[in-house]
Amino acid sequence: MARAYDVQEVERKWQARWAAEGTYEIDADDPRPPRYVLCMYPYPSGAAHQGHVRNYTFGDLLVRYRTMRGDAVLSPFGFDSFGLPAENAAIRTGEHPRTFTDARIAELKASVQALGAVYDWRREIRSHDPAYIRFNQYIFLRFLEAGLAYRAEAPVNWCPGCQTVLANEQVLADGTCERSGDVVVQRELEQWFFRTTAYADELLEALDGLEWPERVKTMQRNWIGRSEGVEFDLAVVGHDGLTLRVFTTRPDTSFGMTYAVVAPEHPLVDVLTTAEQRPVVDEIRRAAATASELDRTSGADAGKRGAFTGGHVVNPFTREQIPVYVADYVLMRYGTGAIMAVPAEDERDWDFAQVHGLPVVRTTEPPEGFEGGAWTGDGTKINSDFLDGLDIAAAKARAADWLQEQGIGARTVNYRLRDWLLSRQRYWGCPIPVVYCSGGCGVVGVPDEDLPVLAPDDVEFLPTGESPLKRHEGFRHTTCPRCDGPAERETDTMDTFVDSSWYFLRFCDPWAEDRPFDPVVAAHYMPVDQYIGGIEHAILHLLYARFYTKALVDTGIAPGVPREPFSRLFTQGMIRMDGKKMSKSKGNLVTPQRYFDSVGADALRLFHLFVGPPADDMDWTSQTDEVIDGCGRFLERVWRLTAEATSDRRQGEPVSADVELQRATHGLIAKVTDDVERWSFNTAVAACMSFANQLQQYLREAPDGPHGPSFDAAADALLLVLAPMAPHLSAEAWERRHGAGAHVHTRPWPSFDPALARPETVTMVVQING
RNA sequence: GCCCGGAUGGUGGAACGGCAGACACUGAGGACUCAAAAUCCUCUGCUCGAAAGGGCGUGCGGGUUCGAAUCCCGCUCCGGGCACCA
Repeated sequence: MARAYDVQEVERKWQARWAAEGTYEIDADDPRPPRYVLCMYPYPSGAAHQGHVRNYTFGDLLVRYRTMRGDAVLSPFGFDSFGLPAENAAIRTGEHPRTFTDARIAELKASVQALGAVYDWRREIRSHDPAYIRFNQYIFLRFLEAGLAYRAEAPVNWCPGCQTVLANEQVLADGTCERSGDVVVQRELEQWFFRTTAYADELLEALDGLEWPERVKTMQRNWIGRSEGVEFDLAVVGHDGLTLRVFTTRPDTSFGMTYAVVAPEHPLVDVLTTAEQRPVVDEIRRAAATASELDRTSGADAGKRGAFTGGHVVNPFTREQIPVYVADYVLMRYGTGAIMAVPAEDERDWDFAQVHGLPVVRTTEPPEGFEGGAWTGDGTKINSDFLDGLDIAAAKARAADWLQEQGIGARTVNYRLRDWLLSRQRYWGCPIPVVYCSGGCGVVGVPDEDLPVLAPDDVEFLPTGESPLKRHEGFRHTTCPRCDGPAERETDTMDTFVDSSWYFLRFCDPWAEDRPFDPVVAAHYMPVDQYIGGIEHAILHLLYARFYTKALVDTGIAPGVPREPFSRLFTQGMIRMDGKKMSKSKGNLVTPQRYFDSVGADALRLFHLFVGPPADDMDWTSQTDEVIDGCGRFLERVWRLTAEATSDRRQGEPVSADVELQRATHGLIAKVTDDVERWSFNTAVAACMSFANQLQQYLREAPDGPHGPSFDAAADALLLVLAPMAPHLSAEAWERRHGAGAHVHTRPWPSFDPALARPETVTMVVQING
């Protein structure tokens, strides 16, 4: 293809100039208003893929646009550089995770720079830098002191493939590991937790004030899963003073409680079980103990496996004795591990009652003609003594009051959200900075002045599943900071989601040496005005980062910093190929480099902007290359158009064709400004193409040649609005028009006259009879 | 099962309740050229028609409205999230 200009040469030139001039480096004393635009920092898996390109194209557009609008835009970049792939590579090849990771970072950084995305590289962060590790550990210790980090024995998700514990969030719905696909099993282990549940209410309520996609907010609400209800005691028949505590959100249905169910692990199972029922009950318990959560919750007979314990409790409302069952469908970890069963108003209870022949008493009048099983909708209370005639809401309140008056129950709130399990039995992560004193001091935090605790390099990477740290005697054996006696180091490392929970704060002040960041500086930039990333982080990362920011404020590390880190969130769509997500692991990557080498970065960027709405998923198809070529052709056309007619330009008063061009110019600025503000980048590009068509027609058809002032205004406006989208070409063409040293990216964003931006004539459509 | 989101030409997509299909890609024809590439110009929803012109069209069925791709009700299909959470 014959080239109008040397794309690669131009792109190299401007990338070098932006870096050399520090065009996008800003400091806290910058007089311009601060603005923080951030793309989620990437895991360095090697050269950039199209997902990165898409992400950074959007982010870079906003950085350059806001800069032209006169803001001091904080635009940092870093690498989420701890994680499993580097360690697995070490086990496979023997290469140390650090050298492996540094090489991947170099590749990714080079391709991000080749894209022409601009960052303040002075602020670069790598999670595995000792300076970052140090403050990661510093924060952990403050959380430990504040009771937000604690150690507990807990049933944990153990992935046999990864040989490590997984967070609840890392286990997929089908019970498999999100990374390896192995079936996750349950184990009891001593682990470190962050007390995320302490912030459950704030994490839920503060969502309302965030400009986030509604579906992300919904996902977080569901994940937190707040439900209001009551807990109350059921007297165990035959055991004076012994009670079984249940949780329900429907105390209004209590008169319909015809049996109770306890989880197989419930501590009262032994007491409740009679000799004659023991064999069946033991069988249920054995099955539950060995099966994974997956097995317990799926399969043909799933859900309705259970057995009568032989024991009874008293329904305090009816004063009747009801049987107690043990069943899989009640979970020990939620509520009290025991439920009151109301088959008439709960579908699971209904199903179970059908299988086990248990009685049904309706307490809510179903609508006329209702023929289903459980009725869970609204209606008038019946068969419920003092609740009769009330609606559900009133009956709930009345029943809760009654339980409180009787002294056997209280209103409570339950959450689906659990504390964040952060221990990982891996090497390539941030060491948890505590020691276990053999002398009796117990768990002791490493003193601040001894931070960072760094993992030693001389370890062996073996596929044993154990962390190499556990077998490194020099690392493991240490002295207790408190009594100087012998002690053992914690060998677990932190979940990498810890690293990504505060990096955006470190970016504000990455030079701080005595603390994670200066809170005054952080408060200057925070919150992030626009956060951009993939929808796959809708729950995990975004919830953890929100928790962390609040906890940092409350532990005195970040006083004055806003409690919500990301005021606006944009989640871009996924890139699919052949119906699958495009990813390295699926082996269907189309690397950006081949486009940098052919049509250039600007054309690829323009393609990603043009192809469709940024939030939508996009399919990479056989046609895609043609569209990318089309974007390249458009940019060459802009290059030729803006160079047009340097001599014998007509001066003086504009004629009607010139005025029409002027109107189109103002219309272009108005349209692109509006489109960029509302993230409608595809129509912004379309408007530029449309305008180029019109400009070309003007050059062809204008009487006596183009009118100098009108043409100049049009060409300049086109380059200015294209500058955030195709930064290299715009800069080069601008310099050609305005002389060496001229720089489009330091120009102010063009303004428009609203009166001129409207077309002069409108077609009036008259419709008759519809 | 529950909760979101989506469905518009051959393709990606556009359209504050007001000319459906902007802008592209593909395709067809033409100009330039010895020829090709590049570039430029014209056409390109389906359908009837030689043309002028007509009919039909935004997943399906209803409704509101002078007017619906857009709002409401009921479906179908596709994508995503959650899933014994009491």
